[in-house]
Amino acid sequence: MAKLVTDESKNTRTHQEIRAENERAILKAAEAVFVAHGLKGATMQAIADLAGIPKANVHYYYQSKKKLYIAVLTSIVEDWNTGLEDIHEDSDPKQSLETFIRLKLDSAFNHPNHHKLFAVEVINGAPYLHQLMTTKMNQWAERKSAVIKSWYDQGKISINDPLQLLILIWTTTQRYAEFDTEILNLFGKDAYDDEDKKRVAEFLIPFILRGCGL
Amino acid sequence: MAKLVTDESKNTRTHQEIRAENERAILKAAEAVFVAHGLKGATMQAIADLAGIPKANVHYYYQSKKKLYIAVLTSIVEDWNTGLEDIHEDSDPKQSLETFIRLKLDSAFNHPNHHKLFAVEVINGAPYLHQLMTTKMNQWAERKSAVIKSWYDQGKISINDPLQLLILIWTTTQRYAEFDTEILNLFGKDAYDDEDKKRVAEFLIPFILRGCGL
DNA sequence: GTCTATATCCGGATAGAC
DNA sequence: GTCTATCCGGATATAGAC
Repeated sequence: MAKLVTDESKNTRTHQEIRAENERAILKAAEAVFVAHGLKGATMQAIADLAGIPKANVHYYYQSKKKLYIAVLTSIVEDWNTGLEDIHEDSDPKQSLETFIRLKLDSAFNHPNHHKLFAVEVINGAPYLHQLMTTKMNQWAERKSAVIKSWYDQGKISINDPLQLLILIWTTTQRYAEFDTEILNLFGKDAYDDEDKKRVAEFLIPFILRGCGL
Repeated sequence: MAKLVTDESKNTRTHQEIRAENERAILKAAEAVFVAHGLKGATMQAIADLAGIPKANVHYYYQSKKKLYIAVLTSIVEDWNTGLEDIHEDSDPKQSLETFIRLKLDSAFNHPNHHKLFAVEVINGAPYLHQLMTTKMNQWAERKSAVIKSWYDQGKISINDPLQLLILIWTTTQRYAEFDTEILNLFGKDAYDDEDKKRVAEFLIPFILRGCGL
């Protein structure tokens, strides 16, 4: 009896684990294939092959290519608006901004595919993202803008257009992910090494702080 | 006799005009459809419809979708590396950079589709652009880097990583084209008006100049 | 849950009449 | 040069055996 229960729960657990594992593998593979070929250009076969799973099973887990695509987007966007979380009117702008920039750079260097997928989606007019996150992002930007604005009012910073500062920081950091091919080419490298990452941070942070009059 | 010649040349000219006109219409339509749906996602039917031309005729002028895509890319890349043309060791950095930024912003606001197409192409690893322009771009960047470096050596500017400065200027200006949907959303607008363009320039130029220590 | 075989559709490209 | 009708490959999605 006890044995039976143990077996059952073990089977169930194994089952769930297999499912979770397969879903993870598919999502990861899909991410890469979507980045490389776009939504239409990606084939379920290529995704299945890369995940090491039969094509039919990919359809079993995610019913259609569109649903799979949206699942990928969703998983990416979840940790999107992190950073700059705990800043207030009385935070130190210099410290806050530096932390934020470092966070964004880490994200760019660690998950280039996420940023690429996101960028292409936005460039194409964000047909799938729009309902998913536009309002959330607007609210986030507005809250942060308000804080930066208050810094300005206190004379802590010489930027009175916070929105554009946010855009600039997003852009300059994410670019190292989106355009990695091109930038690595200019750097004469095959991949970013620690030196490169350090070099980027050491250029970008003082530059932006100076731009802010800090 | 004179009449005949006139007629002939008139016919010929009309013919050529029709061809030129059709090619232009197709290129323009293709640009829009490729931007909205990507290379694979774009259909020849959609391009033909937008151009107001039967699908078979699109194939008549450009034999395949790939050739059409490359034609579009080529037409875009031609005026790409303009700007910052006439700068030398003894130019004024402040003046040169401001001019360059304004040029890039004009380009971004006037030809957003060009920048979007270019960006997607680069994000996807630039499969078609690479042979077309990588070396040209590297050489351009290297020449300009040398000039900026000489400004640094003369103490005119406090940037000693010229490549990253160039990347930053490219990025921050082009972004207003690539992400126009998102940015307009943040601005609460449907399209950039002259106010917006002015606002962007008046944020970006002083910011970057301050960043350069100018 | 897994996987093979297949139905079904869509889109690029062409043939051939005008 | 223009346009209709059609071919055909390739990809999504599913049916159904295991």
